[in-house]
Amino acid sequence: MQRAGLKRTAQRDLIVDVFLRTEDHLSSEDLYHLVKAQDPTIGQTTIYRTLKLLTEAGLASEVRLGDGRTRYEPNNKFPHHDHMICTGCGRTVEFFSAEIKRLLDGIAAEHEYEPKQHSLRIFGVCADCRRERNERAEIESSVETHVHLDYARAAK
Amino acid sequence: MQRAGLKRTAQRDLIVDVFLRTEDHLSSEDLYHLVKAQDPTIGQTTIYRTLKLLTEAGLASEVRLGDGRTRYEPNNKFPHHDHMICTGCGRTVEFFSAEIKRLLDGIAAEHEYEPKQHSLRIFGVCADCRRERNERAEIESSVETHVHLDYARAAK
DNA sequence: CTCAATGCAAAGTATTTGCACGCTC
DNA sequence: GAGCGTGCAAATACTTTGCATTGAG
Repeated sequence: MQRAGLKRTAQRDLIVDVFLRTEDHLSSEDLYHLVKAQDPTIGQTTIYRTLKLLTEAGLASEVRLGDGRTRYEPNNKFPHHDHMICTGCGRTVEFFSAEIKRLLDGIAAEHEYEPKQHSLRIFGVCADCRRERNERAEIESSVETHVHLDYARAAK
Repeated sequence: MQRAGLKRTAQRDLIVDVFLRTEDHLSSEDLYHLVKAQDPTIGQTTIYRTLKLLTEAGLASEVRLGDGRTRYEPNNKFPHHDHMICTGCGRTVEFFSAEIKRLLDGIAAEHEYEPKQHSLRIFGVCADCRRERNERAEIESSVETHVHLDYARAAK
């Protein structure tokens, strides 16, 4: 599986095993905690190094969702997809559009670039967060109204 | 120009002036050096803070080109565009596709997201770097050939 | 037995924050 | 004059690196 001059160790087995099972976009730290639950002696560094190796080997992909950290997803599930990220709750939707891919390849060809990879993220507000936002706006505006009523004269 | 409770200072004037003139994607540090050339007393922190303000005010956009740092571009030139980045030399091509935008909006609508922004980057190898890479490959293969010829027997 | 892998601590990098002072408004 | 803006140093957050030890091949 990862034979390319690489050694197989108990740590790597465990990390890869845990990692490939996940559906989420794990940060190195997330994975560290998950793995540590099964082997408390594991070190952060090993996780970082293993994720890097997996990425280089094409088994994992780096994903940046907007918080500072690098997240990873296993490549064994879907071949490629992009992400739509809710800026309210962080929820992500994965999507793939062959049509977009085609357009991107066209753009690359136009400028004589050999496309290797792309990163496409849509940032927006999901339905739930929109609803929540509207509710909050209602509450706030009613509060403001009260304030105006109570202190309008005092303010002047 | 930046009246929204913000004060106008000599530092901000200078930073904004230098920044809006540039065509490049400047990192905070890049801009720091450029500004420092004209006012050696300026501090890094002020650059960070001003770029953040400009971004919040919609006058600048953050761009991540793949090296660790956050880069910025003025918004006064082109309304919106995406980037294609050469992984060899870092050269970038800016492009915009209304068709892609349309597709993205469709995807967002499909999942009931209200799209706010997107980030689209194509990573690839530009024509120059491809040429250079090929030339290097030729040299290396000829070197290898020599080695084989000279040491083939010794190696066995 | 050799050299890659590990874990710890320390170092790096990029950015942010606390704070005293100075300058706009 | 009040409070935002500035510059410095220190703090933070994430990731990488140096090094001695362990373990796989």
